[in-house]
Amino acid sequence: MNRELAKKYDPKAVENRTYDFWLQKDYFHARRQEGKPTYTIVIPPPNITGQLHMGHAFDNTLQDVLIRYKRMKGFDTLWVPGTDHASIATEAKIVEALKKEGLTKEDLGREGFLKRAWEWKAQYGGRIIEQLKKLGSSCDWERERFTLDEGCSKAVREVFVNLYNKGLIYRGERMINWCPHCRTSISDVEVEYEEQAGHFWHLKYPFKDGSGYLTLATTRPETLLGDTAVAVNPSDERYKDAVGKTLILPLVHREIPVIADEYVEKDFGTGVVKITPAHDPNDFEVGLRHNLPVINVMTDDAKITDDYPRYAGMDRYEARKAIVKDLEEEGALLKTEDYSHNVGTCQRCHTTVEPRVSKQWFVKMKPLAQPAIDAVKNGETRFIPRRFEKIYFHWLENIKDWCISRQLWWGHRIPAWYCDDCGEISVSKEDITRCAHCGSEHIHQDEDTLDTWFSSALWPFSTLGWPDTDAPDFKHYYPTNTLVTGYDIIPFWVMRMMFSGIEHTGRVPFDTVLIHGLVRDAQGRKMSKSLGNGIDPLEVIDKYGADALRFTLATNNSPGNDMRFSDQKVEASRNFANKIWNASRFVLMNLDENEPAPHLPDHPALEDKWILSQYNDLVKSVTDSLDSYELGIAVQKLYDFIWDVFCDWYIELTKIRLQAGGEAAQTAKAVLVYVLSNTLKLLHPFMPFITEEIWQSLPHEGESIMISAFPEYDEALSFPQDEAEFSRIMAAIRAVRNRRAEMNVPPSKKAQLLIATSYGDTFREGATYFTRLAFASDVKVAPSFDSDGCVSVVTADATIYIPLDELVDTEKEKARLQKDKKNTESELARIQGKLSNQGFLSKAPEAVVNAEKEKLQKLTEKLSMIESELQKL
RNA sequence: GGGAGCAUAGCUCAGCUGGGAGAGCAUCUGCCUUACAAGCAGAGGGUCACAGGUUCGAGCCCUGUUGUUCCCACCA
Repeated sequence: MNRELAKKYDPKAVENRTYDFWLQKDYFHARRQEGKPTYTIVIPPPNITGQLHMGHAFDNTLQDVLIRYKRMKGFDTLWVPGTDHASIATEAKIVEALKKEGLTKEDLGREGFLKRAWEWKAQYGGRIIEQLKKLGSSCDWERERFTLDEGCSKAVREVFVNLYNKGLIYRGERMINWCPHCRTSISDVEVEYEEQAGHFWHLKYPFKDGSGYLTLATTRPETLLGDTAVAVNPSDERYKDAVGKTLILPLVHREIPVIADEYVEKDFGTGVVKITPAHDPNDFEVGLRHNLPVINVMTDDAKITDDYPRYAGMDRYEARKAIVKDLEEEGALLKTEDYSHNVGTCQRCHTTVEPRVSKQWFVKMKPLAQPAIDAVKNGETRFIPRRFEKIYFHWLENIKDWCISRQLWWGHRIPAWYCDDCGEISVSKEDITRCAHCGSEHIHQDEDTLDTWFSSALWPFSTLGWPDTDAPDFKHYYPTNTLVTGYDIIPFWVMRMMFSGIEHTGRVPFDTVLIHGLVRDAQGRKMSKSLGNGIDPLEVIDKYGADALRFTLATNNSPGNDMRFSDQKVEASRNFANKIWNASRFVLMNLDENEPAPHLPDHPALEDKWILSQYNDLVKSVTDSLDSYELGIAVQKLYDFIWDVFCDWYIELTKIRLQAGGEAAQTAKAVLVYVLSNTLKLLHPFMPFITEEIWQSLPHEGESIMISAFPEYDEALSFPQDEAEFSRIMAAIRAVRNRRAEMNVPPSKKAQLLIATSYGDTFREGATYFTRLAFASDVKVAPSFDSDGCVSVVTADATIYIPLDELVDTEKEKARLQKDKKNTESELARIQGKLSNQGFLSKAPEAVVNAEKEKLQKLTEKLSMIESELQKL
């Protein structure tokens, strides 16, 4: 037993050793125990491109708190870890790396590129896992998964084929968001809108018959090349005659019709809109309604196509300049205005997205969305806090079909084959060599891969062995219980897991979604690479310890709210860890070698019953808070109890008996060890390392705190009357300290205390407390005292005289007592007012009324004591 | 345009189903009291954004206003 603990807690000396110990004991491994309730969490898989950032640290701290708590509570717990292949992000990183070598991905070819990608995964995929371990995460590492591993790939194929066969996956030519930098389509949720300064160019489109022109405005003149109509509102009187006429498109000199469509707002601009079906989602819809041609004018990298030789090869913005200039020369430009508007950008690279008509694969969302809405409406899955359900509903109720194909190589290749002979598509769970329709061997697989989120959506069940519905883990641990994630991920992931789980397994994937906010910097800004204000969790761990970081993240916030992170906060947490460490040193120092595990004494002292009762309440409130996912409250209660109640009061109180020795000391030791070791258990989910380290040093049963039983509320430890009695003494001690501090009496100057009280027994029993905690040289208790030359302190239960004659200033004393009197009187008046209110007496709960009556009595007594003191002066 | 959050001590934030406002940090005072100066004992500091309402009673519930942040939609 190591009882020589260092004076300061050194996390570095503890954390790696402790984590290795847990690993070696295999405590994180889930064993599918029969007869135990299960509790399962699947990790939000971090990208293999990433490093652990503060958001991960936050998210995983919460998960680890929950999983450790449930494990100690006796659940068969499983926390599935893993990483995400992050197709677009990883591919971009590799392309970037290749560029430095002067290579493109085409140079390597698909196979060569994928080889590189897997090498990347091998190199970096493990890094973030190691970082999670530093945090103390108790994941079942034997079950670590990867979204592109064999099992996940099998699940992806299964889902794709099933949805295709049900008609819920289709291929079609639609308007999609195209990122010219990433050179792939992206889904609607991957578009981020940014306010950008731009221009409004007013253009003149002449009628073919020479009868004048229409004026319209555009923010994107370069798309004029693809205009196939001009539209006005059908009810717009100004343009009634124009509808049906033909215009000559400037520069291009193509003939285009004037059409009428409700989409056009009469009151905006001139009420005339140019229609470019190939490059604007609204225009595309208009085009469909009016059967307009779709003319694509741009290449994959947003350059003008060869169809327009004058602009061919220019990118969008060059072409814009050139076209504006040409329009001006042609006399078609009327004016240019400054204009600020929202522009869609790629979530990954922030390049302006080019809306584009393209042949892609889609998931039909409406039929999938409804059951996912219903599942939350009927409570099968609930969000914490509840308000995020509204966001979830809003997304699902307004959902459009999900574009799932990506023009990337790193990812799940779409399991569809095209027949060169019959032209049909064959979709298959296994790779095929023949067309399913005509049997031809002249087939080729779709070149595209699936959106990363397509595989993430299956994560809660693909990681448990699905599509094999007999897979032991799937049968035992699915559905999972709590999903912990940030509110920004709801549309990308939570929603998609929900409809996928319901559609493919027939059950919701989890019963609770615990939503947390973002970790911001000390100024409240989002941590980002470009701002350079990110704080590396590993550096924080290195400086302050993992427990301090975890504690900081678990406290200081409430569910769903953002939090600011600062070193100051971690310092406070570190100090708390040190406080626990030193309190434990004190306890250990008082224990003898090889002392048997203390058991609760038969005859606890008053202060023992007080601390046990307080501890017992703590068990209840910590348990209740954890059960309702109020982690911040649970941890705050622990902090208050350990620091204020246990350290500042109880430990100080035990010193009296410990110094006296004998039977009384044995009793104190037993209670100290009992309360400390059980409190450590309550704290363990939050601060696993330090609690394990101390627990191992204390007398204990079992081999680790992390597999010990979480304390239970015990009626036998509840001593409400002793608590009340002890609080009289506490109040008196505080009052004496307060008086002495006011008079600047140093602790070294001891003084006699004369306690005049009607609670003689209580104060006589507690007399020794005053010597230690209130600097008393001697304590006398009696119903009253002759108090000449004394300073007096009045509490609700006693008047205490301190013979500090030489320090007494009668005038100050008077003023002080007058102030105290005034306060007491006003408080009394308030209570009297309340108690003379008929409404209060008849409608307020009895307990509340009684409490007020009790207060009234106490204050009345106090007032008379103050008055008698005043008289003496 | 629609929706949501936030507004509480100088700063950062708690405050669960309504019953006399708390913490950490900062400030001030006194203490190296033999677990801890990463500490101990005290103190000061808040018309809980504003205006109404419900209630015996409102930081908490309702309505409105203001400020602020975020999400969604987007008029070309």
